[in-house]
This record gives sequence, structure tokens and C-alpha cells, in this order.
Amino acid sequence: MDKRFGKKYKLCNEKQIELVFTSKNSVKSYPFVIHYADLQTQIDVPFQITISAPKRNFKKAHERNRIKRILREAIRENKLILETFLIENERKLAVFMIYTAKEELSFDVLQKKMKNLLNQLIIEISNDKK
RNA sequence: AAGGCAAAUCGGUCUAUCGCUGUCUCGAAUUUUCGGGAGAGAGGAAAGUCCGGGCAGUAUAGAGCACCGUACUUCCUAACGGGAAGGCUCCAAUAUAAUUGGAGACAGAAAGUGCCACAGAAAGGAAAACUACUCAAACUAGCGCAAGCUUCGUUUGAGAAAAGGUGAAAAGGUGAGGUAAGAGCUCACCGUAUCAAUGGCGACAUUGAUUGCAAGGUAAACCUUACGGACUGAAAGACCAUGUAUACCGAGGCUUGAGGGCUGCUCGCCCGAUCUCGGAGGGUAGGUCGCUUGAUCCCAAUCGUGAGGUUGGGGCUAGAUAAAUGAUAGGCAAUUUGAUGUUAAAUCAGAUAACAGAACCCGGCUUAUAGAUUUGCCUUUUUA
RNA sequence: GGUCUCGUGGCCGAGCGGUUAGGCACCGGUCUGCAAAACCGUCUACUCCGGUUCGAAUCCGGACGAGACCU
Repeated sequence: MDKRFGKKYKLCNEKQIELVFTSKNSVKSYPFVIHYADLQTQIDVPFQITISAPKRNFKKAHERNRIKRILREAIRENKLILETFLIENERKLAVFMIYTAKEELSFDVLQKKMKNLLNQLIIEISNDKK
């Protein structure tokens, strides 16, 4: 498997985002909140994701950009955890991720937190199935 | 050498691995994807949106009024509320001649209107008379603790606008003459106004003359004068794809003109009939162009006091769209702390690195900014 | 990205060049056995920096903050 994380992984479809929020499936794990739903469209990628840093906590544009870039890097490093699970179960996910901490955390910490979050997400999904 | 002020320039860099977004190219593949390679990828303010322009649409946007903006002069520029050079006024220092530095929304108050609280007689009309002053007339006791004064006192009339008091501001200033007391009433100097001459493209300066000085402040109050300004902004606008409703309700109209044409009014012009406007409702919300070759950047020569102009040569330097520049490891350079060493240099270890992210593009202004470099001036110390 | 509006005590809110009204709240007092209500009194403000003016919350320029609209 490769570590590439390109434009295809972006969730841009407005209707799909509406669906993600109306489905009310969410996982909370500091410093993240995740909303997710099953993907409706036909895509050759196991999941699509939107990353968001709220303007309330980060007022400067370059701070928000920085947060989103670091999160994207953290997901790219750890996406295999989620991807292998999804391929095994033949599911496709739309994910909306919100960063809730009020300060920028270091990359090492974020990587650990990201692993926790993804494992938690996998557990939630498999519970849904049952 | 250190510190301060001013101006200008810069705003970390290199290597490796894994990634992101365009461009070019090769191969697979065939109308769209996959893989390989090459090369590119945030700023001096990208910010605020305070001005100006390009560009696009509205008629290749026309006239008048209204409205808005600008305001010493000359120049630069595509243009500007920006910049350059100069003038004037004010402030500071040296010093009392001038020089240096800084600041200035710096047209008109003698076209008109308004306002100037409180205080004050009076705040603009050549107005007014509280105390005090001067003169004249009348009255007889008056003033003062007293000495004393009668040239006083009281009343009336007149003069003057000098002194006091109010105020931010009281209407040329100082001195002399003059006068009953006074007053630009007269004179000298200064200020100011007008006219003339000379110098300067000009703002203005210098000099001279004058039966001038009767007329405060405020125009970032209305206003006047001169000049300028159409409006809307890339979510502009053009095209393709997808989808729906050539349906419903209301109003108007069919060439004798309804209605529309992107700030208001009047005029003018243009479009205009299976139509136009409004309502309610349905559908789509994807892509391409616009989009980066431009008042462009770099170097050289040359013209100009300067902003800047001209000529020649070379370069192509981000184009994203829920919005690309990141992560990890190491080195170099900078600052700083500690240790070794100590005149200094050097070595080792650790820490820090600002303000901040393109969104059609330029020219400015303003605001934020760790630190570094250069130049000029000033102060202090050391050496020669 | 673009266009516009606003900023006055803890809160709401008047003021259009001349000592910043008023209400609610807080605090103190009167009343009460105690409290509420009522009455009386006090305290606390013009977002910031410059300019114009004798004088600025008001006029002008800049900064900061908040809000609305255009798809």
C-alpha cells in the first residue's frame, strides 16, 4: 500500500456533507470530533475526509492553514489502519473532522492521538454493523 | 568600539526520505485514468480595503441640475487624496546674521447666512457706557476716623473709547507730539492692505510709493471659486454540460408603444411583442475560459537637482477553488545561556527565531514585524 | 472576494460643538422581628491614537473590535 493522500480523498460534495451531519454518527476523542456516514457515490477510494479548524479558536488564516496541514500529515501517516479495515469489510466512508483544541499541539502527540481516534472509529463502525 | 536618530536593503539556507498542486514530456490506455521522468510552487507587507488605474458588463455612457471628492507652486505618472523639487508659516538647536533639523488638510472670512456657552456694558451693529477720567450748568452744604478738602460733593447735559474689571478672543503695537481729557488725531519705527518696478515658468521674494488701517474667530459650519468624478465589481462576464415547468396565480400590452436599459430628477438615446413585470413554486449548484507576458523583472548606457524618462541586451518567475508549499532526520549561518579556557580567539552542550498565507492584476498609502547589513548625523569612552 | 453600518457605566439606552439624561442592577440608609416592595442617597462611562477649534461623545483622518448584506 502507498502513503499517498491526494485530491481524491477530499470530501467536497455538498450533499454528502449534509448527509454526514444529519446521520448523527460521531466519535469524540480529544482533540478531535469526527462525524461520519456511508458514501453514496461511486469512488475508487475507501474514504473521503474534510478537515476543519474552527475560526473561533484560530483567528489568523495562517494558523488555520497550519493546523489543517499538520492534521493532513497525521492522517496520511496513519490512514492504513482505517483503509485496510474498510477494504476488508467492503465499506466506504465520508468523514468530517473538527479540531477542537485551542492551541497547536506537537506532531508526535497528534500522531498518537490520531491512532487512538482511528481505532475508536473502527470499533464504532463494527458495532453499527451488528 | 558602544548607544541613539534618520534613510535604504534583506527577511534564513543546504541535503536526504515520505507526501501535496499545476506545467511539459514519455509509455500504457482511449476520450478519461494509471505509471515514469524533468522542471516550478506565498509576502514585504500576500493584511486593512483608505485612494488611483487596467479589465469586464451596462449604449465603444450623451447633456443639465443635484450629489461626492480635491485645494501653496511647478513637475513626475496610465492615474491618484501618492511621490519629487521649491515657496510660505510654526517649532527646536546652534546662535542672534544665518544655518541645520522637524512639522503643516497651506484656496477664499472685504459675496452672503449661521454660531461664539459661562462671564462681561458690549461677541459684530462702525454697537455700548459699570468703575474711573475731562468739560459745562445748577444746587448748598457735602465728603472724610481725623488732619483737612471746596479745584470737593450731588444732580443734569456733553466729550472720549486711552485706564480697570470679564473672556479663548474687546479691533493695529511701541514711543513722542497733541488735547479740557483723550483718540491713527499727527509723526517715527514695526505690522498689515493696495499699487508699481525688478528677479523667478510659478508659489513668492526684494525695493519704492500711498488722503489706506472702517470691517475679530470659525469654511475638518452652510457656502463661494477652480478642477475632477457615469454606475456596478471576477460571486464582473463568456461558453459547455446537467436538470426543470412552453405548466400555475395576478397585472399590463401587441406598433397610436406596455415595459426595460445597475444611485436621484429633467431631457435625449437605445431595445422592444409566442411579450414584459410581480408572486408562489420546481430544477441545477459541475466543468472550461477569464487566469497570469505585464504601465513586467534584471543588467548596462544615457538625460534630468530629483520623482522619473529613453535606448539596448537578457529572463519567464504560483495559479489553488471546503482553497496546493507539509512532516521527519541532519548540517551550515545568526542571537543568547552555561561550561572549559581566559587578553582575545576557539571548543562543547542547550535554547530561540518575528509579523504573518496569494484568491483577476497593477501603482501608492496605512498598519504589524524577531533580527541582520549599509550609509549619514549626534553623544560617550579608548588608542594614535 | 466585495459592499455597508455601529462602538456612551455591570446591562439597556438619549444626546446632531458648551458641567454626559433616564431606567434596571450593585452598594449604603429609612421602614421590618427578618426579608420583599416603597422611599432617600452613593458609585461606576463616551473603544484607542492623532488633528481642527477657545472648547470635541459630537467634526476630520487612522487603528482596533462587533454586526449586517451580496452567492
